[in-house]
Amino acid sequence: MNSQEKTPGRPPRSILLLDCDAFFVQVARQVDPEGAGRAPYLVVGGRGGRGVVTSASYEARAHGVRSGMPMAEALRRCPEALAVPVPREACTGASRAIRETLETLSPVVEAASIDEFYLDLTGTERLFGGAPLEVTAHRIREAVQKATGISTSLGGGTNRLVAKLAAGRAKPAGVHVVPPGREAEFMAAFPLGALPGVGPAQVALLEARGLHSVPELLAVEPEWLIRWFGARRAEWLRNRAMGLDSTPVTPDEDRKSISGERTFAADIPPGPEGDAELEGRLLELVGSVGATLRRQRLRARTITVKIRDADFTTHQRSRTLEAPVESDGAIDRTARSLLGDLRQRRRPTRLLGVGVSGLVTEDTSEAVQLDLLDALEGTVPPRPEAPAPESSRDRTLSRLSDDLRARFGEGAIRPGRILGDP
DNA sequence: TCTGGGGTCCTAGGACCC
DNA sequence: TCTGGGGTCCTAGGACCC
Repeated sequence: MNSQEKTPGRPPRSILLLDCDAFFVQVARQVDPEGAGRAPYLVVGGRGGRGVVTSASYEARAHGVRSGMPMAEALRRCPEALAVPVPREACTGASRAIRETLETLSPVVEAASIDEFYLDLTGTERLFGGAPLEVTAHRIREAVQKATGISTSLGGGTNRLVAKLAAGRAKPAGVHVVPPGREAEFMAAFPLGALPGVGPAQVALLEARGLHSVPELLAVEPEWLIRWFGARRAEWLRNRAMGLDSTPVTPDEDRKSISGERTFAADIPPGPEGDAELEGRLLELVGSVGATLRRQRLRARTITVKIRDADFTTHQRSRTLEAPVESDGAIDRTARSLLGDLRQRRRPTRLLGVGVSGLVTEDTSEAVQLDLLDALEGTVPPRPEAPAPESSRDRTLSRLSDDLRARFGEGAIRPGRILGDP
């Protein structure tokens, strides 16, 4: 598992994590310098009744505002704060610009999220004039600041885990590098809940055993950990606590799923009117997911519908089709059938979501289409309850509406079922 | 303090096949 | 059939991250 660090002869890796300081806040200020740019107390997130904070300025954080907090609570804690929505497109653009800058400086760049990037600089010392990792990190920080105007913090170490925790130590606008061999010492200061991958549920289990900090965990006999948490989890926990992590930094992999979801301003009650309303919302979500799917030249085999009840319990139903699909029509038919299944429970609905997974590229999916033809010809009988497969009319309709939207804007076509569709 | 929206990964059970 | 075991796919739920 952790052979990387232990293998003799292999030099320690040089890993950096670049993390943007209050990313959404910085971008909101760039987008609106006169308004958001002048508000020290700034909160970015969903406004309206049920929104939460996506990011808060450091000044607002000093008043106890945290991301994930309901917006109403944030404004109670910091009444003088200005609340603005997330500038989605500007954030995507800023993220892309940061990545492009990093790619000129590091051979391997992995985007861990919209505002976090891992760099593996192992073996590149000569490129940076033999400078220590810490000096290189400062140079990268300045380069990103200059190219994009975004302030970042960098953590460094011999692996991703240590780099990540070090970046937290570096914030804001700083650099913190843990030298090789000092990982265990560095880790000793952290509570277990600070370890990436240890969330509230794990913390509760650990605290039930009296374990709160890294040294406390390491003092426990490994056999006990195995008995309590199972072999896999126990080994994972001990490695984390010791600051060991052999996960490589890899350039970005393909997307595995695409989804969209919506929390309603008011819960949608059970009954025919609510069902009709939900089907309308479903079609909107299908439209946006479908458009993303086609823009990326992908098709999907599995459709998932998710519902959150008024009491916040969440249920999902999914179905995997014989052949991958790309059209709103085919996705919507399956999604509607799944939604009908979920609505059997007859509870008020707070949230509705649609996702597609089992993604394949258009060309890979042609082979599967041939299988479908076999199925239709009777070699393999299709499941009787399966919705009609995607027709060429479905595809043409979706590509046509993509075209119209591209030319005349998002409002050019309203989601609605076409006459004659089931 | 009533809790967004976009993802990834893991687990566990059942179906199905050899 | 008093019936084993492993591999793979699918589904539902949950933990976690930003």
